[in-house]
Amino acid sequence: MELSMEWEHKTLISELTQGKELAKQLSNHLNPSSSLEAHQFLVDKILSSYEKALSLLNLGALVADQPKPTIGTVEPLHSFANSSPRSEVSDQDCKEECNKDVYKKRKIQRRWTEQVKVCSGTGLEGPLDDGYSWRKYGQKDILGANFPRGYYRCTHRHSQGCLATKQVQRSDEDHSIFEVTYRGRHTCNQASPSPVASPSPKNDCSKQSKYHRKQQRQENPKPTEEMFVNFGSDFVQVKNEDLGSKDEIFPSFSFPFTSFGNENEENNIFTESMMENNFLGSFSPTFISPATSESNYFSMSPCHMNSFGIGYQNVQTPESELTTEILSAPTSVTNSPIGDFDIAIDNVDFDTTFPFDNPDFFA
DNA sequence: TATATTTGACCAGT
DNA sequence: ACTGGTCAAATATA
Repeated sequence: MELSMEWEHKTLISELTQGKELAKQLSNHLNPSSSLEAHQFLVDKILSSYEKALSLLNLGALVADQPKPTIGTVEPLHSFANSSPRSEVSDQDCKEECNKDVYKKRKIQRRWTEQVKVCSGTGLEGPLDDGYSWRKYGQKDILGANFPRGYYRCTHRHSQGCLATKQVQRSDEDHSIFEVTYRGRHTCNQASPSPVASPSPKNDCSKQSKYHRKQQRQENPKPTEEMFVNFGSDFVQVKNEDLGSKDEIFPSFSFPFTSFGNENEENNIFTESMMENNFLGSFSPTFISPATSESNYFSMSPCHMNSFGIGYQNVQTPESELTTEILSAPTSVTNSPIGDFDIAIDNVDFDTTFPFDNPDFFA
């Protein structure tokens, strides 16, 4: 799909450009007055950028295995110009081919899980809202599970060919926990995530909110995940379940829900532009503090965070699941689809005491 | 009328 | 044969 390819291209350029800019910054910091931490951080950032750029270049084979959407076409990094045009395939063949791709997708698509705890009594009930616009396309009773599993795909699957899907499974042990498994990245051009606390009328997810209200009006809603929407005081656990690669360990992590309640980005430590520069890519999970009841440390468009999806399959967690502790999060706000974070965090470590609030550093 | 959900059927993997 | 994931027709809702 053009969007995917365009994104890869842009990301590649972005990484290389960032590497160049960081090298410049490092050059400017090469004086005795500059801290060693700043030097090391810049070096790490530069290395990270180039590693990711190289990862993208090496992605060809993986991308080629990406599922072809039922609607639209997928154009991997390398050309398939020599292959037979799809128009020569009969409808039946096409359907079979597409179905094969669908099942093939299950094995190769990167996948990660969030364990979302929903505290009852918050008065906030309804469907899970992670900022994206999802459309339910199926529900299955899972063997050994007391609750059915809901299958969701991006609302823009057809309009924009976005292949992101998620599964929502209510935990048997703790009914207040929902295991949300995300697959694929969003290639759609959704607006900023719908802040549950303060929804934006321009948001693409407004339709979703409409249906949330519908659910909330039900007198006896089914005891499924649909009953819950806002995580008044919740936490989320992220497990990287990517099965695609065995190269490098990719740490999973947990952190509390933070919110988009305050849409004034000036009040946020991280601005969207910083995110666009993959600033988060250098964060150690330990930097993420649970004590964020006021500050919105992570206020960004999921479309940006998400931009590091499939492109980094080669740096994903191996099959073994990495589980992190669940952090309590007495935040007063809700969250972004942080499942995308796992791909943004690489193995670059740095001193968490680094002065991020130094405005000069990000100049 | 458009768009979402529901749900039985279908398919591939094991 | 069983199971999980997806499709698509039927249905619901604004």
